[in-house]
Amino acid sequence: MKKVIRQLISNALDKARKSGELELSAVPEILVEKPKDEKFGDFSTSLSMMLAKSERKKPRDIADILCRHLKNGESQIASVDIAGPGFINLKMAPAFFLSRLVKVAELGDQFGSSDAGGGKKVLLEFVSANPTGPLHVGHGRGAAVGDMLGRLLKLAGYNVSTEYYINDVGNQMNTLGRSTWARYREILGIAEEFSPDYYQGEYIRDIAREIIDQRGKEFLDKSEEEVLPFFRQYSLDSILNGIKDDLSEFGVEFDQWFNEKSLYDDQLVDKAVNWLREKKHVYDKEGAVWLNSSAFDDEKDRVLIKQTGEKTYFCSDIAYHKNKIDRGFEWIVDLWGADHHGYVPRMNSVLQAMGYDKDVFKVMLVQFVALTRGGEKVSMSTRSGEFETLSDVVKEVGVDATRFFFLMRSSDSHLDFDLELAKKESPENPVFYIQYAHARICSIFRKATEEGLSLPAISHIDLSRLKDEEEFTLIKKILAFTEIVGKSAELLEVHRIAFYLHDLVAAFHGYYSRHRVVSDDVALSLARLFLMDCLRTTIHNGLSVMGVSAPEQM
RNA sequence: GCGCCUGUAGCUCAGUUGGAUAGAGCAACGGACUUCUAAUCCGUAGGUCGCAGGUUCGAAUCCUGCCAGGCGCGCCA
Repeated sequence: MKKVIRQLISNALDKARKSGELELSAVPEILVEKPKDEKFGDFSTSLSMMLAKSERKKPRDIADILCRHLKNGESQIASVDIAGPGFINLKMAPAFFLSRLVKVAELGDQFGSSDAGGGKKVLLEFVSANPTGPLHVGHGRGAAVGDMLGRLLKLAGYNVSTEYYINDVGNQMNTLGRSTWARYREILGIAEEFSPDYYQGEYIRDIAREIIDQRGKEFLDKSEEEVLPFFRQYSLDSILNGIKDDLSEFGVEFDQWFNEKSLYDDQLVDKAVNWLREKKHVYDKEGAVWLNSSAFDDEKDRVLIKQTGEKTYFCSDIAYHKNKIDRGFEWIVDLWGADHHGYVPRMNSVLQAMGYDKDVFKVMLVQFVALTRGGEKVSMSTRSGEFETLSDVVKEVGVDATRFFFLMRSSDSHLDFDLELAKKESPENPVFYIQYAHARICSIFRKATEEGLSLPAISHIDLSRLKDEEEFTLIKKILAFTEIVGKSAELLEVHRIAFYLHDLVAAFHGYYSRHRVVSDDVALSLARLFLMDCLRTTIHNGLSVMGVSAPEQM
């Protein structure tokens, strides 16, 4: 919508240039904004202030000239005012908004989409929780935010691919296998001390029981070396399948699952290290191999290959991110839990060492979730195994409320998640407020059908019957959706959509209580039904990008 | 000690990247159902934007220093 306004202003500039009133040797970017207060108009621009210097004219004089050309022969503009030092405030004609509203209905499910992203190839990596235990609520927030970001970026015209990185290499896999092996023996009657280094959760026992069900006691007499590969692999598969099930249940699907192991199988880790060595960013010291990350963002250099010859997690991460670039992605976005923020500078350093532009790589941190139940903190500790799993929360609260709660706050703000509140089907719970609006509109359409009214082709609807100020408030809010989506995608800020929807829906509820849509006046009813249809589409698409359902009845 | 995030109404949070009188929801109080869903609406009250300086026509927003909370500072993953 702002694009159209920019075009109008640009036309006015052309006219002013042709008439010789303005020189316009260099025209700055035309910034169009929405005034905070509606009484200033629908759009405003500070262009005349920006031009004042190069034109050597007073801002107000420039504004005068532009005003004249804006008004001249332009029926879409209702009025143009100059305010303050030289702000140009535009008020648009009703027809301007109505003609755009028609497009909302035409676009349907696609309303909100744009080419803001210009088809940029984005790799969005999120969750990537270690496959050593089930997902907890913290992962859940990352999953919800990442999944929504994926949808948002797609809608805003980015070519996005989502990926889960599986850390299936290293000591933790051995520890996992040993944990299951120990539980296996324990269940079969061999009492030994269960090491505090092992994974303590009850799910390890579940896996051990599965193995007993399927294979019986066949491993019991063998040595740990013999059985470990099996226990390691079985536990990994079992946990990973659980994670996949949990995510699927939560409405989160990935385009790719990427195994860390494949980096080693394909020699990519060695290649990446050698490549950086050739670039003089890798050196040997004290029997280890180091990256000179301190030459970039990092506070010190980091070890890639330990004295023991083992590679660090960081080392394969380098290969992984090089691989992302080699796959042709132009923007690499990682979503990490806030507890990993100390890792950001060294990863930034890696991409700089590789010689890539700073803004191809972006780490987005998702802050912690504090789970409460009726005001009381629910403890979370992976060690003790007493953590609240994502699956438990989803079972208790439902997918819609869980996702909405994860998505309604800025990601870099700590989240208080009250299970009791999320469960409530009452107005205190914001997700119901929005879903209810959708159901309410559907109910209006059911009523209309009862009265024998259904929406005809747009040519049979007289939209000029929409005259009420509240109706135009609604229309303007609907039309803002596409820009909100684009902005949220660009800034990677998912919470804007939840706030937008709440605001949109509040306007609807107010309208609903003061106006009847279906009345004896058939022409007016049809015009209002059309507006309601566009509103329903907007709410539906907004909830859809959040991965939250839009019920037709509640 | 160093680094990152946060600090805005009693509570939970927005605040369009420096703009016009700082906004929502919940909680509190008072109203509104003979009507398309009252899971709603309308109104009242609630503020030293953590504190102190600075930058300028203008600061919740930018800079500096403190204070408080969270998280992190491995040849772990």
